[in-house]
Amino acid sequence: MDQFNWTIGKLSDQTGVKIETIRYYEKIGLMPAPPRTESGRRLYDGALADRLCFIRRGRELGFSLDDIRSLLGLEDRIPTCAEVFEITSTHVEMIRTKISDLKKLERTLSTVAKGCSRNRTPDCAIIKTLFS
Amino acid sequence: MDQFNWTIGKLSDQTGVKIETIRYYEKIGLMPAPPRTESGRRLYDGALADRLCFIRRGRELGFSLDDIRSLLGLEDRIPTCAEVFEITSTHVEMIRTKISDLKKLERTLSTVAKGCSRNRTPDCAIIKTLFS
DNA sequence: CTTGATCCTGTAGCGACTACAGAATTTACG
DNA sequence: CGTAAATTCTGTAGTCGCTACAGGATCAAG
Repeated sequence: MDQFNWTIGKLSDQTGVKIETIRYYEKIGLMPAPPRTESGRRLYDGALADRLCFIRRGRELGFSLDDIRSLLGLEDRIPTCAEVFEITSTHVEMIRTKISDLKKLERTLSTVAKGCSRNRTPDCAIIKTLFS
Repeated sequence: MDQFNWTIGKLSDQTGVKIETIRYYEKIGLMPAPPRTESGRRLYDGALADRLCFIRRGRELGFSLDDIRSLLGLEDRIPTCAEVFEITSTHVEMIRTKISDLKKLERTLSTVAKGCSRNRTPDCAIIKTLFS
């Protein structure tokens, strides 16, 4: 079962990662160049599928491809557990900052929108706020 | 005071929008092409400064440049108040969705990170989660 | 044997800028 | 007045993480 007998299409179906994206990951070095058939088609095995899932999960959790590169140990060496924790907590910190920024935005925009009369004139309180 | 006597640098300082960004806004049609000096340097007046501030405020509130284009009435016609409200509330909805997505992420990542021993081995619970 | 599905490479596009290079001009200082 | 530094100009390429082609080759099913 760990033989190279999946085409890129099957790998894509299995993992939910689009074909173009898989090729893109190969191009930027996140996925290794797999063996090919005589005619040049890529062939994948279970280990490569696992790796692709890892990348997908990382992306779902909002890690950048550079983060994932580090987590995979592609930079210089395999990261220690402490280093992994560091990457993760920096990322969580970024997410928290983003959440609080967006909350501020939401509050401001909700307030601004409340002043709007929603009629058919171009005389709009929202526009006025943006201009002042 | 509404004469064209600000250079792009002064406009940039006044509004906090970088010079390159101002030129970019002109290129994509968000800012009109201003008059120039004999030697070809751009000259701005108060109205153009107001417009640039409008764009900056819109960006600060997270509107896309396309949203701002509509709000400015550059598409086909000047939007009614109701249309402005529509753009704004769609935007608020997007922000709320983003916030809830990020909160989910944060919860997941925090949980994942708790399992980490933070030591010097590469045997990491976070990595294991990403692989499973 | 043909048709349609899949695959290949390579390039260009998205959004919203940012960062140069290399030239011209303007301003400030001595 | 001369020169050096600051500012501006155009144009192009890079960022991130893909996505969407074009144009061709190959494979599988009926």
